[in-house]
Amino acid sequence: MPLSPDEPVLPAVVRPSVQDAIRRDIIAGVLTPGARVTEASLAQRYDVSRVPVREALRGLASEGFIDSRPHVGSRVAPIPVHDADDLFAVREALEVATARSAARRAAALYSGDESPEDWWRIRRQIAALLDAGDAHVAEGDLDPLVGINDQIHIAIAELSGSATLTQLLRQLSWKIEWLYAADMQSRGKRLWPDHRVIVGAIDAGDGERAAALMAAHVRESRIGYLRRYGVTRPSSDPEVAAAVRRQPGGAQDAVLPGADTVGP
Amino acid sequence: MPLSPDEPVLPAVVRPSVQDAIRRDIIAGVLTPGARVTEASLAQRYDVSRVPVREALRGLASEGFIDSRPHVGSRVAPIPVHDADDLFAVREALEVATARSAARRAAALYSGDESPEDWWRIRRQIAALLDAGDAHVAEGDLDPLVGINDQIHIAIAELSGSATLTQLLRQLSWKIEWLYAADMQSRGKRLWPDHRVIVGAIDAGDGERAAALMAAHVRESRIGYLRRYGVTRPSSDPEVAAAVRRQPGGAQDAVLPGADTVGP
DNA sequence: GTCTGAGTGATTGTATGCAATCGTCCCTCT
DNA sequence: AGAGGGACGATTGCATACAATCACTCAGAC
Repeated sequence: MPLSPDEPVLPAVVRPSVQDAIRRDIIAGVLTPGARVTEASLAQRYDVSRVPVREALRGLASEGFIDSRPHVGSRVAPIPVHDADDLFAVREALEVATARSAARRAAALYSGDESPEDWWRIRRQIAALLDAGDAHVAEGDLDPLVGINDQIHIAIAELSGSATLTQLLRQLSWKIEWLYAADMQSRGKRLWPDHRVIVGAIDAGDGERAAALMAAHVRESRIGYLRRYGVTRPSSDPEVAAAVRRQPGGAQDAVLPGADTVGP
Repeated sequence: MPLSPDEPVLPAVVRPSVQDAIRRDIIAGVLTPGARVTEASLAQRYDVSRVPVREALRGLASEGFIDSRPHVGSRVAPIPVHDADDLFAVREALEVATARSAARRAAALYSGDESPEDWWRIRRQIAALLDAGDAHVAEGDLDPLVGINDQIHIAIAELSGSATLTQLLRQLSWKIEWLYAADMQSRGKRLWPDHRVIVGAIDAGDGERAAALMAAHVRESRIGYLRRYGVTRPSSDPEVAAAVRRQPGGAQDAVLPGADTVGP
């Protein structure tokens, strides 16, 4: 987190940290769908008692990251790949609403009707995020843009002054982030074995085959990138453009295989 | 709850009941926005320890019904009256998605591709809800229709097979129910003093004034009803129809005054 | 008179302990 | 050999206990 210089300092409480940490691990794929998560193991892992872990798990269950059955235990929920399109549609409705409300509030602010104390803080935060994004673009370092992008959208929601919409959008963003990460992982998993095959073709001295394999490999990676981060205009290669158009959602149906225990 | 005859019986756990009970009290207006809710008082009220109450409060906070500050306490959140339109817009996007997915799943079912075990259970549930609604309509007892309506929409979401969308829709429905209830309450509050004035006019023997007051009173109630439950076609009275059209949202900006403690 | 400061009561955050429940293994019976 | 049943281990659900923090009050100084 590159900013928040003057956030109101809240007392140190463990539960939100635990909840965030578990959510991060789920989104990052450290905890894979279907993995059993026991309160005791998580408590040991984060060096706290079971109580904050319990509450964190409850929260994550209500966010949809954890499936929990009474007296049985909790597992990481399956990735909602089927809902990808729907989640995007709902997010669109949400973002339209927050943007409109934020603009209306800005207009009311300029006309002097109201001046909430949070407004300028969030506004400064957005400015900082924009600057940070520009800096990364200038350096050609595009990876952080995804996160910054999400943060800006959340900040706009906060600017709208609607806690309800902000809350919903935040939950939705986490889910979509999860989808992206899972897509990236499974894509990487699918692309990885190619390397050995390509090297094998090189070893065998089959130049044409190695070239064809490498071409397919790079092309799939390119299509995946375009699908993931969007395109301002269709790819110059008509075949790639068609492939990108073919599955706009980007997430396939595969669910990552889940280990049954939490690794130490 | 008039149905769910063959639901899978889950072991008795206190926390969900507590959470539902508190949410019900908030929506029903027993706990008004701004009211302080301490864990101890709620624990005493529902005769459980603080732990399930804590977890219920956490859940309600993530649902947006409770505002909680560390080491300070929890209060009932303000009613999101400003977000009414936005919430309806988001719900529309959600319901469109669930209906489409449910229909697609039905098509896949009929073509024999898959036959999930839950499908028929939920389908029977919807049938029962429709029958119950018809029965109430036949008896002219329209009050329960609001709840049945919500249940049908949730059931359709469950039919879509998407836990994510169902969860979001459920949260949104609770919020909208809250808005309706608050609107009804404040409307009732506004209409109530009329009675005394009308009776006063009657006592004074001012027939014309009593008639005019009663006409205004009944008319406002009628407009409120039409605004709340919608109209299939514009009201026959053009003036009423215009008034109904005037504020389609229905919820005004007033926030119910909150008592500072939970009554015994 | 107003402001600063410590003290106190109340409330939450976390830890630990115990009972209830579930899944599973193994034994027994058919 | 397969099915049914009982006991055990593991895990969660809840209650209680203690520590940490905050809001508020009241005394005292400027």
